[in-house]
Amino acid sequence: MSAENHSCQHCQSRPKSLLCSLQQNELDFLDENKFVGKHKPGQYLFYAGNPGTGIFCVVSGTIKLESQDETGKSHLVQIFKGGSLIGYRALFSEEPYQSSGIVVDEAEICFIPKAAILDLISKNPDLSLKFLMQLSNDFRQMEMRLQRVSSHSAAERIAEALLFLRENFNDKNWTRKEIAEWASTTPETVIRTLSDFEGEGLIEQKGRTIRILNRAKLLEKSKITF
Amino acid sequence: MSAENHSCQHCQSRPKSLLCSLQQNELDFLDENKFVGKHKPGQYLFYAGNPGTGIFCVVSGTIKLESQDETGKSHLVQIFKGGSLIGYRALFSEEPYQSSGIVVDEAEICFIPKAAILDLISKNPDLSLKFLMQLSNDFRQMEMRLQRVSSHSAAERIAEALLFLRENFNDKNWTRKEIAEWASTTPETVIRTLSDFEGEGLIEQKGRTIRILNRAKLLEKSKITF
DNA sequence: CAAAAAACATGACGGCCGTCATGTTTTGGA
DNA sequence: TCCAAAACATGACGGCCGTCATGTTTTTTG
Repeated sequence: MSAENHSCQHCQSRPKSLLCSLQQNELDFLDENKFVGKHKPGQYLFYAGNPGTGIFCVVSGTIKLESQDETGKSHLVQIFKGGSLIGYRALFSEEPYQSSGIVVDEAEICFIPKAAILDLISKNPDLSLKFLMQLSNDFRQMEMRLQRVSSHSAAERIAEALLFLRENFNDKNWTRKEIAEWASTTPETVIRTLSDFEGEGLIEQKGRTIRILNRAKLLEKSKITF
Repeated sequence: MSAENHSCQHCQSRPKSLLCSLQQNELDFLDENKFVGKHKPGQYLFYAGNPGTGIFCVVSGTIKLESQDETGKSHLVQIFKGGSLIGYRALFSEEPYQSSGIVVDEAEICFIPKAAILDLISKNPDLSLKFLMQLSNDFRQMEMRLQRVSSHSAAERIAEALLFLRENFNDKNWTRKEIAEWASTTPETVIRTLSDFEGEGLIEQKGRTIRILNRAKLLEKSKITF
């Protein structure tokens, strides 16, 4: 632990981050103000309903943004990995968190207090443009998901979920429940559909692990157009 | 027409706009760079797939943002009225428009070219913060819609659509098809559900016009929690 | 390592709601 | 004003998929 270097400059995820192009003095400023922490699966970074007090900068690991409807059913809103920033929306909108941030795979995360990040932005207009770009892309993702859930079948959405989760989070064994929460369906439907896919030779299931055998066919089935 | 004053300073919708707090010299700059236009219902402001060349500032009227899935089915993404800005996402993300902007009710709209608005933002950091807030709120709206469509019944979503469309666009007679596109369902289901609502005394239909008789009950039925 | 908990799996049932078809009413433009 | 087009309306049908129930397997934890 003591041998690890926690400076932003040497952060393994900096090249993938919005903060990749900061100057040396800005990185130093972050180093002085951030809080580094390791987090275990299941741990909550923040809870829906609480006010935002800063942003989380993911160094490594996987985090999910989960919200619950009034019946208690969970929905997977977004998933983050190394290089992602989390919690900037609550910061900018001055509204409480809409969803909870939950650690999925052991994660190392830096917390940057609200004042520090706002200070940084105020002195670096380029940074706010990057956040604007990020938010615009976030919105587009949600727009596409909304369209999918209202016009694609459960099987199509599950095919898409398999590809998305595998593509972006290769190492993680997602549960049927998590796949369902991403695809806006139920664990039972996921299980049945995975059996179908296996019967068609698209995937292979071994316990919890899903191996994709025919990516092209699965992509076709997902009705995703790039 | 010639008697109308098109200066931003006297714009009827400026108090409701993101641009409300601009300085006089900034307003003058907009006046010099903007293009004012009147638009009839059905007219396209821009088409999905085209690159963004600026933003649209709604003075009056109603605009809808509509996208189509691969089967040709339309989805209502957002609706705008006086004071709204349209098209900033394509500007910030450098991606083509994801949806088309279509005039619903006769509208007066100013077009601000990309270079002008970016110039304004670069000289006014406060403005980018306002866009960040706007985008954060946009995202939250989509997040809530996604959750609704995956856990609420068609009737619940239609009740919500009635309230939303009436609340925000009081003067407009929305068609059953538009209500369906907002509620992520079909015109037939909307028609049947409206009959049910009428039977329950929640609304009254007279031709195309829908009068809300029992707002409280409708709100309860929509399962919306404020 | 054993017990408990979580995840996986399968079957049965049924209702919501999308689709198609057909007819009526309303709207809007020449 | 009249006609075509769009919107509204209603019925029948059926399949998707959510729900519940029950049992097995895997994973976690003390």
